[in-house]
Amino acid sequence: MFGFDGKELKILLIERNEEPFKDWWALPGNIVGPDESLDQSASRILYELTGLRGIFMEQYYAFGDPHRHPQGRVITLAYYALIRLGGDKELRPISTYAKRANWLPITDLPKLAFDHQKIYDKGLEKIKRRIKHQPIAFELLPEKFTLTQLQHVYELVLGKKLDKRNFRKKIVSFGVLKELDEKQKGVSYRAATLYRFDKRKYAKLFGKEISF
Amino acid sequence: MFGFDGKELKILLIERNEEPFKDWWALPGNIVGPDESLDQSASRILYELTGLRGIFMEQYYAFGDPHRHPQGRVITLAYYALIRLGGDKELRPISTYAKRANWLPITDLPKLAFDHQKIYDKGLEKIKRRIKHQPIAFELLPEKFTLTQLQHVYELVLGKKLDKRNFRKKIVSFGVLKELDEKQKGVSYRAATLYRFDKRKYAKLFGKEISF
DNA sequence: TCAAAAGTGTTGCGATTACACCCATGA
DNA sequence: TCATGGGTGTAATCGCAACACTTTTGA
Repeated sequence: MFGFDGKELKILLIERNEEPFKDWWALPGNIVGPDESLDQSASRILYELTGLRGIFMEQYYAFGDPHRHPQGRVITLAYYALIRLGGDKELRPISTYAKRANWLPITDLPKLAFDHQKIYDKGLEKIKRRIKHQPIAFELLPEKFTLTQLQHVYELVLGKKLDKRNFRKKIVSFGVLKELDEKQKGVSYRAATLYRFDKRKYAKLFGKEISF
Repeated sequence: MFGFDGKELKILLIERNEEPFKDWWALPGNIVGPDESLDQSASRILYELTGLRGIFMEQYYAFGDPHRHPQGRVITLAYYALIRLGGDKELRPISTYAKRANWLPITDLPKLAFDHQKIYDKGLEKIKRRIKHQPIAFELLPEKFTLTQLQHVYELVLGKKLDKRNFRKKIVSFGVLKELDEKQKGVSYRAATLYRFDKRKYAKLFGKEISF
């Protein structure tokens, strides 16, 4: 679960309460129910941990080394999720099977239990590729956002600085943003125009390649 | 399993011998062994069906709808494989659990059992994306090949015609092909120069984006 | 000599990059 | 009035697409 709070990209980690890897940080996960699809299962597990529904998720890889769990065979079907943090609704876990859960910035992650570092790496890699061709950045932003915020998301995910003017020209040229009549509020500098992602216009582009 | 025989792109299908979907064509598959990694399992299953080892394979998606198999829960971890067909070594199945297995051209596929059409579609889609950025086309060709053969592979996978001059310019400009001193033999027209994929040069490009 | 595919360059256009200054706002 | 980020245009370069004819070979 990747979250963006307006400043940093973070992931949700849980501190394990049991052996093996007791007291280590780990990626959240759980067991697929007997009557769930994999997508449903991922949504349920996310919901139990955050209280959130309707979150964007995508399956990206299955990890199945026979020795990845010391106590027996576990195959993990990995999903990433993209979440707007720090908005109106705060996260309220429905259940936790761990000591605690914490959003930690990806720039400063602890050692992870099992092969979770590998799972995380592959997930981030997937998002990097996806964000260049699919409008997933908006999943990390509030419904109304400024172009600078959007650029910030791209920079954090891709791990590099982008040119402001070129970014704006390009992203606007895709024609999937709707400029609002509204301005940013509560900032002590010139207020930026707010934009909204226009799903209709995006749907019309279907089949065409967007490339960043 | 995608195969290329110099003319067509084909996939290996098996004709089922058991209910459900008796007599239907299905994608080959089998059960992950208790002590295998997923990659090992995929390689083994391919080997049992074709007698081939060292084939390029990549995992691409997990299918887990609870009702996809009428008799109980089955989660399929899908891999695609890329195979050069009709070369020196003929395929000799080590075992078959089906009536028969056949390479059928993807332009004319029968109805497939279970949700295998979906699995196939997603696999082809993955290959289409991959071939634009990774040198996987060479897995479908003999070690020495002509540029026209290479172009042919791209056209079949992408499902569209490409311009000969532009294709050659671009593919040569990547600098991952080694031009050999050898020419095609046994053709009744001007013999084409043979090329080889140069893994070393490709390794040096690492990190750089190739884009088709 | 015919058929079949090999091989080869140029031009126009659109996209991408690099780059710097003034503007609006609240503190 | 100062600090902070908002907002804007142009020129040079690069990459991509479109396009047709000559060459080689074996039958």
